[in-house]
Amino acid sequence: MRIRPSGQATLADVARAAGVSLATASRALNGGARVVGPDLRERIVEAARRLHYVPNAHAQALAGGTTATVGLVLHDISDPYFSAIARGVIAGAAEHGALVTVGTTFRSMERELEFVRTFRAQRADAIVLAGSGFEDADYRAAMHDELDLHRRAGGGCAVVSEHDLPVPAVLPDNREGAADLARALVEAGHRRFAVAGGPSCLTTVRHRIGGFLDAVAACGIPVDDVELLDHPFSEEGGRAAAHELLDRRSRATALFCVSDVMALGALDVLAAAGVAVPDDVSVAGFNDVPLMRRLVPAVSTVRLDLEAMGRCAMELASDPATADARTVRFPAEVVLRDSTAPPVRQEAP
Amino acid sequence: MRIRPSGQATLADVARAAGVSLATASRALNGGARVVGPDLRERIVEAARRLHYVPNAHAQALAGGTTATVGLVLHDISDPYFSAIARGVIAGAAEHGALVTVGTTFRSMERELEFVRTFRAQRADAIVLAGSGFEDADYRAAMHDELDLHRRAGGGCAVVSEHDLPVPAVLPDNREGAADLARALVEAGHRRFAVAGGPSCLTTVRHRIGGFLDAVAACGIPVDDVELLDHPFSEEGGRAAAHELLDRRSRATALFCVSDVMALGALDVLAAAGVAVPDDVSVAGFNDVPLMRRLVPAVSTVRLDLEAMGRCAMELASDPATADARTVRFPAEVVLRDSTAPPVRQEAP
DNA sequence: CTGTTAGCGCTTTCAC
DNA sequence: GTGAAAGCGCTAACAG
Repeated sequence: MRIRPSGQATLADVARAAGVSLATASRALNGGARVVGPDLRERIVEAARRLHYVPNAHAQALAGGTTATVGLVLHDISDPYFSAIARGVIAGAAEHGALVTVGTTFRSMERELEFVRTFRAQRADAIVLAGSGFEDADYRAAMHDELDLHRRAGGGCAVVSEHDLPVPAVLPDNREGAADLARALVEAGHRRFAVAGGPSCLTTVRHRIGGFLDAVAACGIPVDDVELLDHPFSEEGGRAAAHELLDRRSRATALFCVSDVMALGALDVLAAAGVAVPDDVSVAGFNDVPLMRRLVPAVSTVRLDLEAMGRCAMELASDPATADARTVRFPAEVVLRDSTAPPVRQEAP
Repeated sequence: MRIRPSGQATLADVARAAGVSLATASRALNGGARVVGPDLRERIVEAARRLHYVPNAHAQALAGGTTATVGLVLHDISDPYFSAIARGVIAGAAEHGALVTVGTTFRSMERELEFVRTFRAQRADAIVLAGSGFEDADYRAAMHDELDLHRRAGGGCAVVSEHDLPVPAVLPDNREGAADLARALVEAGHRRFAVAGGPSCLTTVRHRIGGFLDAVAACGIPVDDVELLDHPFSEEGGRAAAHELLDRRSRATALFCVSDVMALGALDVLAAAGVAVPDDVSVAGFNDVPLMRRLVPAVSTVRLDLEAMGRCAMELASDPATADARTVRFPAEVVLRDSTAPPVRQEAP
C-alpha cells in the first residue's frame, strides 16, 4: 500500500490552538479522569473539533497506552461455523471497547503462525485462535512459542477447540457429542455406519470420529465395519465423501459427517443421485449451523452454541485472572431431526 | 484492557546483540532493498531470531511506515450477506498483504461513524463501508466529512451499495434487479403483490422497492394495490411481515422480500401457518445468499456476486488511481426457482 | 490543576 | 555499506 502523507492535525496543533500545553490537551482529550479545569477542557475540546483532530492510535499505543485490539485467526469468515464464532468474539471485544482484526488461514498452518506473529507485532491485547488445532509437532511447538512470547509480553490469548496448547481454551464436547449421536443412531436401529471425516491432522476431526467409533464399539458393533471416508473438512469434502459412498455401493444405513458443512455437500450429492434421506440412508452433521434446521429434510446434528463459545474465548483471552491455562467446556447436544430415522432397508448379510 | 509491560526484544536489542547500529539492523530486518552486506545481514537475522524479535507495528507506523490495515464496517458478520462480502474484502486485502479490522454496527448510524473515526485513528490504509447507506442528512454530512478527512490524509475508501457519498462505490443493480424480478413475476401471471421491506431510511431498501414498484406500474398494475409491509431488514422483520400478511388475509399471490434473510423469516412463518409456497403464494428474495438454493422449495431471488463485490470494493479503496469517486456497477440477475410459480388461485374481485 | 521533560520503537535523511 | 541523530504523535512521570 501507499505511504501516508501526514496532513493530520496533531495533539500539538490542538494544544497550540487552545493555548495550553501538550500534556493538558492530552489529558483533556484522551485522559479518562477529569483532572482538567472545565474551562480549559472546553476550549481544548472545541479546538480539537475545529481542527478535526483524531488521535493517532499508533502513537498512543507506542507511548504506552492501550491498543484495544484483538486478533482473531480463523479458517474462512464465510463459513457459518466461523462467522458465528466471530460474531461472539466481536461482540465480546466490543464490550471491552476493542476492535477485532481477522486473519483467515484457509487451514494453512503457516498462515496461522504468520497471523499470530502479525498480531504480536501489532501488540494485540488478545489473540484468539478459532480453528481446530493441527496434529503436528512442529506446528504445535512453533505456536506454543509464539503464544508464550505473546503472553509473556502481557497479552492474553485463548483457543477454541482442542489445540493441546497450555493456554486458556474453550472446549466443545466433540468426543461426547459424537458419542451421543452414535448411541442415538444405534438406538434407532442402525448397525452399519459410514463416517465422513476431514484430514486426520485436525484435532477436532479426530475427536469427533474417535468419540463416534468408541461409542459404536461400546454398543457391540465391530468398528472395522464402519466405513471411513477420508475427505477434506469442507463442503467439497462432503461431496467427495458422498461420491465415494455411492461408488463403493455402501451398505451403510447411516452417514455421520463430522461437520454440518460436510453434511451439506454430502446431501447435495445424495439428492442428485436420487438417494432418499433418510429412507435410503440417514445423514447427520455436527455444529448445528443455522441453516441445518431449514433444509428438507431438516438435518440431524449435534448442537454447539458457537456464538457463546466465541464470546467465552474472548472473555478468557482478556481476563487477566485467566493467565493460567483455564478451560471451559461447552456441552454438545444431539438434535435429531428428519434426516435420520430408523433404517428401513433390512439387508441380509 | 490491560497495560502492556514491555518485555519484548526491540530492534535496539537486536542491533546490540549483533554488534551493529540500529539503522543497519532496521535495514536488514525490515528494509526491503538488499543494501546490507550479506555477512552482517546474516548476523542480524540470526540475532533477531535468537531474541524472538518481532517488530513493533505501531512504532513502524508512527515512524512513517505503512500500516497494512484496512477497516471494514458492516452490519453483522454472521449475516451471510455480509460474511460473503467480508470474505471478498479480506481476500483482496490479503493480496495487498493487509489485514482487515471489522467493526459491526448492527445498523446503528452512530456506531458506523464511530468505527470510521476509530479506523482513522488507526490510520487504516483503507476504509470499506459494506452496509447500506442511510437516508439521513446529518449522517451523510458527518460521514462525508469523516471520509473526506481520511482521504485527505492519504487513505483510501470505498462503499458497497448506494451511499450518495462522493467516494468510490460498488453499486449493485438493486433497482434494475428488483424491476426484472417484478417483470418476471408479472409475466408469470401475478397481479397482486406484497412487498416486505426494511426501514425506508436504508437506501438499498428504497431502491429495491422503488425498482419493483416502478416495473409493476409500467406493467399497468396500479401501484396502490401493492401491499407494503414495513418491517426491519432482518429475518425477524421477515417474520413480522409474514405475520402481517397473514393477519390481514392478504390476497397477494406473490411476496417480494427485499432481502433473502427477510425471505427466510417469512418462509418460516408461512410454513408454520400452513401456507403453501408457491401454491398459495410465491415468495422471492434478493441477494442469492448460499443457502437459498438449498431450501425446499428452492427460493427465487436476485443474484449478486457478493464476494466479488467485496473484492472490488477493496480494490477501489486501495487503488490510488481511484482517488476520484469511481463507481463500479454489479449486475443483478434474476434467478427463478421453485418458490415462485404462476398463481393458481384465481380470485373474483 | 497545569506545564516540562523524557522517552515508547522504529525509519530516515544525512554524513562518513 | 554503515553509523549517528532527528523525529513520528503521544503518554507519563515529575515538578511547579
